[in-house]
Amino acid sequence: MAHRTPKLTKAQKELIERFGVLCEQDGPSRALARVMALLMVSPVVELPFDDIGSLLQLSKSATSSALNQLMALGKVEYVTHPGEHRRYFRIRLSSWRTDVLERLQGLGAMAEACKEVLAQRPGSTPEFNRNLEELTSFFDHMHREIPRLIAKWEKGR
Amino acid sequence: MAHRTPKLTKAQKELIERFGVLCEQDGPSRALARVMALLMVSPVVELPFDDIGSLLQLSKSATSSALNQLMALGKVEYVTHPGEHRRYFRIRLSSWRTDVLERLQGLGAMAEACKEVLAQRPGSTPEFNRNLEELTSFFDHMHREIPRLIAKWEKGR
DNA sequence: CTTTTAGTTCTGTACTTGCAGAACCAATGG
DNA sequence: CCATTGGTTCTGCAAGTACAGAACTAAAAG
Repeated sequence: MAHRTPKLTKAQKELIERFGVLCEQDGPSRALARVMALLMVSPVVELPFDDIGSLLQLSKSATSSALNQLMALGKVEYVTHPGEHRRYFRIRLSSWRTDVLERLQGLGAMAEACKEVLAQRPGSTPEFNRNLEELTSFFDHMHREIPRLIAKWEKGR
Repeated sequence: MAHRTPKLTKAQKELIERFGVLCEQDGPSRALARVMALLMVSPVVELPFDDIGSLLQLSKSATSSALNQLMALGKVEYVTHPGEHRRYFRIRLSSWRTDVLERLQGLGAMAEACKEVLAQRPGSTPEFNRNLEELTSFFDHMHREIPRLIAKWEKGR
């Protein structure tokens, strides 16, 4: 099963860049984001180290650390093929779902912190306290309801 | 109406630091996050420039740029008092809600981008395409349903 | 007009990050 | 055994940020 480096069209390259920028918005740096984008767009879904580096014009060190960081984040995994030494990297689409979930876990932490702040606030600022209570209840509500939303989606398929 | 710089207890100072770290998680830098935290925790809800700087031990330049950035982000606003020159800064709790909303607007963008990727994928990777469709539908679902969730919360109060 | 108040802006520095390039290393092939 | 493949790790530099400190400014007070 010989591997051939995929050729990317102009449109695909451009899509990779745009998707990369989008990913970059929520955290990972340029190189990481572009690696993810490549693994989304490439017609071949499993790419070896060299192809990733050369298609994105990254040095070996950049490629290596990008892939390792992405694996540490659970964004990317690799597979091997019988009789072949090297690894083939591919994106873990499933991680997006758990990511969103974790992100919303953060809302819970925010709610807790707000409660703590509320607990020690003086009564001398009733309007502020009311607003803060409202906000806290908002965080709480979202944090409680979103798992249901996900469950609903899972049932719908 | 003379202003007195509020005294903060040890517990409050510590709470400010912890809340600051929490805020820091989702974007703004140390100084910004601590200013927000201070404006949450301080028993006096409106603080002038100097108090913010001195309570947090920030230089004037750091205080100035922090406040300006926070105002640009809509996180903080100021009010003035009749016969007083200086501004009193306070946190805009309401911005949190719109923030969460915007964040989830991002899910919509992600869904769109995924659709674009899907549209140009070859049929030769059916499993990947299926997973990507599933993910896209997840983003779409969340993006559609979350406004309802908010509406539901608003009705419940 | 001079001084004070309430900030802003500018300059410089220390720290952090993102990568390239080269050296390095471990496993396989000849 | 030596060479090649498939990476990793180590410098090192370029760029970006986060501030402190000092100089500056506009408005009000004296």
